[in-house]
Amino acid sequence: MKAYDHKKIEKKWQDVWEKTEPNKALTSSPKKKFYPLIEFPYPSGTGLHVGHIRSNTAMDIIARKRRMEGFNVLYPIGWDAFGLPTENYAIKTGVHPEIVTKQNTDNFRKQLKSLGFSFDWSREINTTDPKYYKWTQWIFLQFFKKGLAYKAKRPINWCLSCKVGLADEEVIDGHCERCGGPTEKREKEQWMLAITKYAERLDKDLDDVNYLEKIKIQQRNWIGKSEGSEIEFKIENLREHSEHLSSQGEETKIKVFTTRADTLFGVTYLVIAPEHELVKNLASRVTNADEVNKYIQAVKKKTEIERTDAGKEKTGVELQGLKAINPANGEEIPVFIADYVLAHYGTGAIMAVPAHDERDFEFAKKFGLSIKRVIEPVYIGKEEGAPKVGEKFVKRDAVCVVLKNPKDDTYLCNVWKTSHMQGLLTGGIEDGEDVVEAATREIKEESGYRNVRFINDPKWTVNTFFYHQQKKQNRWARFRYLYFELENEERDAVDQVEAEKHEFVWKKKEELKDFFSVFEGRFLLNILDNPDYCYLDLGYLGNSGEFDGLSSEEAKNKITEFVGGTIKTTFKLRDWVFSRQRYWGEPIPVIHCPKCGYVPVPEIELPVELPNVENYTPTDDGESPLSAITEWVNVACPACKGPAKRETDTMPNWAGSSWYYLRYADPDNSNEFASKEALGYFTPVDWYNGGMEHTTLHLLYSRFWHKFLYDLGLVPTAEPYAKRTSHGLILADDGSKFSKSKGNGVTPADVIEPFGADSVRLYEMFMGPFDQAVAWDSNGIVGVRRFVEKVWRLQEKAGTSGKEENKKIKNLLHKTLKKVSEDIEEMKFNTAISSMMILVNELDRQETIEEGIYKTLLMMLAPFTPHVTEEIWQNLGSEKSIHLESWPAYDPKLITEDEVTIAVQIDGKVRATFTAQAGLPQAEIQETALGLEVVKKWLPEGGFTKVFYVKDRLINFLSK
RNA sequence: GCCAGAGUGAUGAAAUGGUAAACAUGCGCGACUCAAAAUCGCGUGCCGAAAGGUUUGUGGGUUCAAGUCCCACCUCUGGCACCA
Repeated sequence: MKAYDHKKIEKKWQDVWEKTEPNKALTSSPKKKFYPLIEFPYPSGTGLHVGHIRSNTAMDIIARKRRMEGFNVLYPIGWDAFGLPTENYAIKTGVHPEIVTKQNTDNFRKQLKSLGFSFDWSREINTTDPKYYKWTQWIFLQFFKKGLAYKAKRPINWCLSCKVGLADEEVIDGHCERCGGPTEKREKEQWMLAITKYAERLDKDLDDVNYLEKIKIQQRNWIGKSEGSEIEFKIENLREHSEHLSSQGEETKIKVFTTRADTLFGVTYLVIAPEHELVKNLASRVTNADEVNKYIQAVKKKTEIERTDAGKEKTGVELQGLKAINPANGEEIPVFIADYVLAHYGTGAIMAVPAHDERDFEFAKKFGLSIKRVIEPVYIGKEEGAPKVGEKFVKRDAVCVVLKNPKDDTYLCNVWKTSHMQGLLTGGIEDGEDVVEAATREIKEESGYRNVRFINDPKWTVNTFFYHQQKKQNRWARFRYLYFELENEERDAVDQVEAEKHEFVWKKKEELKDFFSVFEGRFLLNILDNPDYCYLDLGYLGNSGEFDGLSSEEAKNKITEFVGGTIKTTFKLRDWVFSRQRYWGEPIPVIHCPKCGYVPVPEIELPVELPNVENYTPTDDGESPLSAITEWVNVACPACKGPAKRETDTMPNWAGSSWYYLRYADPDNSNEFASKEALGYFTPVDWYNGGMEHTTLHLLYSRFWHKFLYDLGLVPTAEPYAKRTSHGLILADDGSKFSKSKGNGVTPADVIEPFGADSVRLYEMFMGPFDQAVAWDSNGIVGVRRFVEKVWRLQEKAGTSGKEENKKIKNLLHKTLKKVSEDIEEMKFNTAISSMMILVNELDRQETIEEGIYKTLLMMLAPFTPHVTEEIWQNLGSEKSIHLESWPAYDPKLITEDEVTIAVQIDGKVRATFTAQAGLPQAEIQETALGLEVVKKWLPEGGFTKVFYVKDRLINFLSK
């Protein structure tokens, strides 16, 4: 037998596959389709990353398994090739980005092919190909025609040293991604896409897709749906002031958004964002206009870093001469502008409730504004519902009693449980006392028990329970929960309570379930009087007129109705800034005519191709380099034929990737982005794997585009991806992220060369759980390489005919088959591989191996290591490719064990094990177990009180 | 601060509530060899000569039985962050 020569074998089969194109998906096929997708790579100059290999291999294994299962699989590949690094390279070297892109994609293609991925190369796409971006532009025009693409003045990030407009993603902590210099916000007209119009559906439709839960959660957080109320406040001039300005006595209204309409009676001032339009109107009516304008200017000057600094103090200015009227109670309250209120969220103005909102609280403390408490943690208006002194109640499975402290009229709860008792320390610790002493004293005083004694065991003494940490502002009181034991006669009493406890738990659990929260609320009342305390949770209303006693939830609706407000849903999601003042992107196909406004380029003229420029650097005024090409910019208006100018902004690199999965269905279509038939057959994507870093941008953007196309009747499904999973990052061997500057990366070629693509693929699947980050460890690859060699060497033992059936091996084979089949579906590749290793180790110990068994092993291994399995397959004399074989099914009859190991436990400790025939009844197992010497030793006289038997697994005897 | 996830040998890691550490790396010993590599075999959580004890971030709880379930705390990673 020849030695395993991975270079020769891999080259050989890659050449064969290049010619035979075995992975071409058929556009029409009677077979069921399967569409797995990876995020198409950005062809960077540094080449393929080991991270690409990890996610590509995972989906490759799934794609290959599906083919063997009889599916018509579309596993496509392409290039997301617009983007900054290529453009920056062009700026530096003057080489056209198109040429750079060509070089990079050639390099990537070669590297991907060297790993044996089963991509359908005939459908390769490239976002920078005019034939492709024609349709990106076309889709943009559909947005434009529906009014979902619009121009608006928006602040953009401006790098002071590069003199370049940057996207949000290109700014890291207020600094330019390229040069590291500081950035600031500048106002600029930008193209926007109205993704917020789809916010509701983007949120709701997550219910219908099979995404990993954490992906759904992140998307939901990003969309930030929140339900609340909009309420109007009248703004009036102060009396003495309005006499002065009699003509300006008109009434203005400020609309605020709040999720806590229940706190309306606690509003003690209003705040408007400094950028709010209303501020300009009001400015003429205030008596301190100078001060106000100064503040507004100061806010504008702040950089992004200063404004978002977490720990910074609140600032603001009162609009003097004005008062707002609280619609709930008619009170006059002051109006402020402050930059802690965001102009773009809600209505840009808030009602401030310092007693129940931390930010308002902080602001009110600083400016000496009044703080009015209107939410109580417990309903204290009437007696029913509130716990009475001495009353018992149940929290989870413990019994509590409300006690009264005569000293300060506070409440105390004791919890009885088994033989010890837990209590809340309410009175604090006196000088010189330790916690235990203080608790002992308190429990004695409060409970009336005389013989309270703490168990003198570090395990039992002080335990934190109700331990609201002292926060920065020293806002929370601190409690400790203690365990202690009672002396004899009192323990009897406790035991009685214990008995009652079970009764409570089982009989009254339902009716008593809220009781503890009520108690907890009572307790909190004590610290509410603390001037440094701010209560944020829901509760019951007080100080709120006719609404007193209502729960927060009820009150939200009732109060909103009472003041004529409306229930409203808001989202954190903002419209998508869609222009870049850059060269290397899709030109936005719009013409600006002085007469007709923005006119779309007629569809027949698409694509609007990128013209050649001399210099790729953005201009000094932040315009795209395209703006310098006058012959390209100046065109006739498509509508009036008058002189007009092309839009010189380009699209962000998210544009081409928002719909690429649709193009794969029909990549060469020049009449439409993809035919209805092709889309109807292939979409939606069945399984999309990608990085978590794209959850809130790419994934959300492409769902938005897809829904828009769906509304136009152009795609058959409401969601683009039926299933989404994510892979973990590959970290450098020191656990840090790979980075070019550190030079701690691993170049794929460096490991493929010595170990082979099959081993590299296998290693990346074996190195750890697929969804977790793992550090690269070049030593680890040695193990899988040895495994591959072992599989190779088994050829020698295989094929011996006339061997008697080895039942044990068959059993192991089918168990492995089951495990591998199931693990692949759950992306548990590491355990799938380990189970194959176990099988191979066992086979290696055999003198000879049945060929059928060896072949089955090769088939289940084929998706992982396509080259070596194909080579062995051929060596065994098969004409047909192993990848065209059917995925082997396991036989459920063959995976049952006939012999099992029974563990014998005594009091839960394993004392012995023995093998027995599977499926024996308890009596027989018990007899065998009791006959063991070791068991006799641990169970003298064979005495045991109870026995537990888990079939075919263990038997547990309880002594005593 | 909020949301999510994770803490297990020297290392990457396994483990439907049922014998913790499978599989792999590393290390030690042995076989083969003039020798080395490769390969194969044995061993390898900790304490202990052994019997045995002990071990899954910490402290409790539930259970015949907890890495796994419940409560509290600590630490780390990722995301969001003045979102009213």
